[in-house]
Amino acid sequence: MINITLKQLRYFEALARHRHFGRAAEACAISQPALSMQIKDMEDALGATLFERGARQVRLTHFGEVAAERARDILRAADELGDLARASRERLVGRLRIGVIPTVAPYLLPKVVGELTGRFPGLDIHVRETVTPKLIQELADGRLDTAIVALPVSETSLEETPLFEEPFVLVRSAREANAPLPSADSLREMRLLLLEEGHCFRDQALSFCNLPSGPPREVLDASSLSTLVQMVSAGMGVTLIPAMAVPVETRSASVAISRFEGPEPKRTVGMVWRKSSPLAGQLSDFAEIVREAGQNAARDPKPFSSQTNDNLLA
Amino acid sequence: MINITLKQLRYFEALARHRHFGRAAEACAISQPALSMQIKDMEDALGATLFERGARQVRLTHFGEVAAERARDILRAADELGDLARASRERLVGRLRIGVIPTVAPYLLPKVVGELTGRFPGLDIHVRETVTPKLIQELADGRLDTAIVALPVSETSLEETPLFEEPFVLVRSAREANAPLPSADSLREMRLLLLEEGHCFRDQALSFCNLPSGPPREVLDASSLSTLVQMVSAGMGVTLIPAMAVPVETRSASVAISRFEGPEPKRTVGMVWRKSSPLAGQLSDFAEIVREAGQNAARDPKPFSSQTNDNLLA
DNA sequence: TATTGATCATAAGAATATCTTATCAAACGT
DNA sequence: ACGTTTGATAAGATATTCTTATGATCAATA
Repeated sequence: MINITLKQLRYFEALARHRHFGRAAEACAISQPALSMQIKDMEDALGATLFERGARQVRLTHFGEVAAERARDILRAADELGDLARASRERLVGRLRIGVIPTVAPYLLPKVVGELTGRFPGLDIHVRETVTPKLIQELADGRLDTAIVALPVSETSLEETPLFEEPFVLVRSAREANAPLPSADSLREMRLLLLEEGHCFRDQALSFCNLPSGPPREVLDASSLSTLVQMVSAGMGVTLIPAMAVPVETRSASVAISRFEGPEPKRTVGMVWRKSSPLAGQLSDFAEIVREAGQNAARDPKPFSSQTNDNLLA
Repeated sequence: MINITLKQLRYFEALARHRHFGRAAEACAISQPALSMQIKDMEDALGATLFERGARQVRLTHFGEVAAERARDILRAADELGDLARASRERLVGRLRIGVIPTVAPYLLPKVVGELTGRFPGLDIHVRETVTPKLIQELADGRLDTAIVALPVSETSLEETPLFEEPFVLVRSAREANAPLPSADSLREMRLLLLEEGHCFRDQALSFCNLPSGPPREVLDASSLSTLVQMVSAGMGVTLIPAMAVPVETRSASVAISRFEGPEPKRTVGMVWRKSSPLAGQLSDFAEIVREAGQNAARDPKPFSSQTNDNLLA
C-alpha cells in the first residue's frame, strides 16, 4: 500500500507552485530541510521522481505535473470534508429523521415542519408515523434521530424532554351536546369507541376510565382518530380524543366536544432521542421549537370556549 | 486549515466498514487503542462526531456516512496516484518530447517512431524539428526531454551519446555523373549549394571544404535538403547531403550521387538529454533503439553500390 | 441482583516520525 | 578564483503514534 501523507501532498503542492524549496518551505511555515525530506520521502514512497533539481531551478517532471494535479484534487477533497464537517456541526443540517405517534402527527407536524424548514434551510426532514414501541425500537436501531411520543418512555438509553400537556376531550354525537358530562367511571357503561390495540392513546383513555388495557374489548376499534370521530358522528358511541386533534377532526363532523372538569384527563407529549446521539445538543434546541409550535397549536383555535361544535359533513 | 491525515482516513474507512473498533484495528494491523485515538483525533480535527458509540455497537452518524464516502474517494485518489507512479517508473510511458535537427528528422523519424510506439504502447511522442541551438535551449528549459543532433554539443549539463556516423555524399547533376570526383579543396571553386545559416550541416559542409562558416556566401542558400537536391537537379551547382537523406531526396530527382574517398567527410549523429533528467535511465535504452533504427536506415537501401541515381522527376 | 463478558476509552511509556539548526556540496555569476 | 545561492545531509530536539495495561460502561447471564 502506498503510504504518502496529506502533509506530503501539501508540501508537494507548495513546491510545485513555488518551484523553490526555500520559498515553498516558508509558505508551509517549516524549514527548508523539512520540506526537502518530506519531498524525498514522498518520491521514495511513490517510487518516482517528482522534481528535477537543477542547480538554479527546480522543475516538475512530467509525472510530477500529473501528480500535482492529482494532489490538488486530493487536497481539495480533504478540505471539502472539513467544510462539510463545519457546516454539519454549526447548525442542524442534513437529514433529520423524526418519528411521531399517529395521534400527534397530523396535528403537530404541519406547524413544526414549516417552522423548521424556515429556520434551518439545509434541513431534510423525514417523518415516520407509527406507534410508540416501533418508534422506540427504530430510535434504538439508529433508524430515527428523534421521536415525539407520549411520556414517560422510561428507557435509560433515551433522553426525554416534555413538550406540552394535552387534555383529552369527550366527543359525543351532536344530539347529546346538552346531556350532562359523564364521569370517568360512567364512561365504562357507555359505548366507548377506541383506537385499535397498540396506540398509546388507547391505553391512556382506558386508564382514565379505570379499565384494564388488555386485548380488544370490542370489534369496533378504529385505526385513526378521524375514523373514531366519524363513528361518533354516526351515533355509534362516544370517544375521547386529544385536544390538539379537535380543530382538525371535528371540522367536518357533527359532534359535540366537552372538556372534563375536576381531575382532567391529559397526557404529556414529549421528545426523546438517544443519549449517545451526536445530535443531542441540537435536538434540545429542536425540542424548544417544537414546544413553541405545539403550545400554539394547542391554544390557537380555542375550540373549548364552546362545548359544542356542530359543523356538518361537507 | 483542517489537519486530518490519510492514515486517519484509512482507519476511519476501516471502522466505517467493520463498525467495530477491535476488528477494524486488526484489519489495519494496529492495536485497538491506536485506532480509537486516531478516530478521536480525526473527530476533533473535523469538529464533528463520526461515530455514535453504543455499548454494543458502533454506528456511523449521518455526517459520518457522508464523510465515509468522501474518505473512500480520497483514498482511491491517493492509491491512483501510487498506481500512476508505478506505471510511470516501470516503463517509458506518457509524453516524450523529442527534438530533431531538420537534416536528420525526415529520414530517421519514420523508422524510429514506428519502432517506439510498437515497443512502448503507452508512449505519446511529440516531435520538434529545428536547428541545434534552439533544441539545446529548449532542452535546457525543460521543454524537450531529449534531442537528436550532430555531436559534439559539449554542454556540461547534458549527457550525450553517439548514435551513428553519417558520411556526406556529393550530389551533382546527372550530366556530371562520370566527371572525376572533386577534392575537398576543389569544391570551393565549384558552385557549392548550401543550407541557410543556422543549420549545423551547413557548417559541417563548409568545414569539409576548409571554408569559414561565416555569414551567407550566396543568395542561393536553401531551407531544406530537398530544395538543395532540386537545385542541383536543375543544374544550379553541386551540393553535399548526409548519406541518410539519399534514398528519400534523390528518389525523384535526376542527380548523381558520389561518395568521397580517402578522408571521407562525415558527422556523428547523437542523442542528448539533461543529466538531471529523471528519464535519463530510460533515455539510454531509448538511444539504443534509435541507434539500431538509424544504422538500419543508413545501410538499408544501399544506394552507394552505384555512383549514379538518375531517376527522373515524376 | 451480582457476575461475567464484551467493548471502547484512558494512561504511561516506548518507538517512530518530523522538525530545527548547523553544515556541506554543487553550481552559478562576478 | 571567490562568494552566493540553493538544495542535500547530519544530529539532536520535539511531537506524534503506537503498544501494553487498565478502567468504565453496559448488557447478558446465573
